[in-house]
Amino acid sequence: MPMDGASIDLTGIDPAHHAAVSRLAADMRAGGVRRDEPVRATFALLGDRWSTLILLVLGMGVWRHAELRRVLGRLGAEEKISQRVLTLKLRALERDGFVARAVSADVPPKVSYALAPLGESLHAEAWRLIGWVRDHAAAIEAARHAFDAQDE
Amino acid sequence: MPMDGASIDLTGIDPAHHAAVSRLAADMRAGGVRRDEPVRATFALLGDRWSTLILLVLGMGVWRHAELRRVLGRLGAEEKISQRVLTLKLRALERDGFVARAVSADVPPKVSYALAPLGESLHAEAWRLIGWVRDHAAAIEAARHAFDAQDE
DNA sequence: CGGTATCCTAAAAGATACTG
DNA sequence: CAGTATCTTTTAGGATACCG
Repeated sequence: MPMDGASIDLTGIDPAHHAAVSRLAADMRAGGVRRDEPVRATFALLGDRWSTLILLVLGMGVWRHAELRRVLGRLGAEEKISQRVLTLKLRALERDGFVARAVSADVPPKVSYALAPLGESLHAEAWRLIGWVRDHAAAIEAARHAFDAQDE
Repeated sequence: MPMDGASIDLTGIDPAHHAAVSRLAADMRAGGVRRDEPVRATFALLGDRWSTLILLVLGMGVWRHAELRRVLGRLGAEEKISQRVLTLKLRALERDGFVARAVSADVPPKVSYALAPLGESLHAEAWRLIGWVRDHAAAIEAARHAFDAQDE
């Protein structure tokens, strides 16, 4: 499988995007790339085990803390999120303007969470990613088996 | 800021998407949600510090291992990725069909990495996410300041 | 130069118990 | 029920050294 710069498959990448990418690539190779804030920010935002998942579920309506915790536990991975961590993540998401938190006047007070407008917007992106994986799950599975079968 | 089910801002969410989300939400609340494979798979795939970033850079061409490491170090966060981890992540991405690895016949052999077709496709999604964050960085920043300023 | 083996640390997350 | 305070565990990732 010979590889050279000219042989890259750019299927599905639109030209404007490709141009932007190429420019950045050139900068990178030249060593002149400044720490690109959006890139770093993106991964600081979503680089943990739960944040995107929380955003995803909150995108489905208004949730009480406990209810949200139960659902995340079922969705997430094998594990459940701990009460502490859920509170932590919600705080962080609220701080960044993604999540809205409302406390009722009841005794004991009821606390509800939903997406703030900024969160709604990001939610669409997250959902797209889920869609992509759903659509390509079979291909990924196949690649995995092929890789495991023979030693390259 | 009162919140009830009817008041959610669904700006920018298309109706079909919204319907799908609502159905899933209903399942969730009913407790009947099976562990939704695509969702979990997505986060297993991209839920770490480097994979998406690696995908992003690989989308810009063909890279040697060392060169890739340098660039990632500049882009990533403050830190550089260790040689071990880069190899680990590249292996995993190769296994899933995202990355192609080529070894030349030279002595010593040169190893090059690029995106496989499946990776090209995912790359577009990753890039979109970067774009989203770039476009909303100011809003996030503002929310953060507002949150920090007064104690809610 | 790319890869691997070892060891080690730091950060994230879990468990538990307690408060209003 | 939501939140917080401790304490402990896990583990992903870093440092280092060595091999082909």
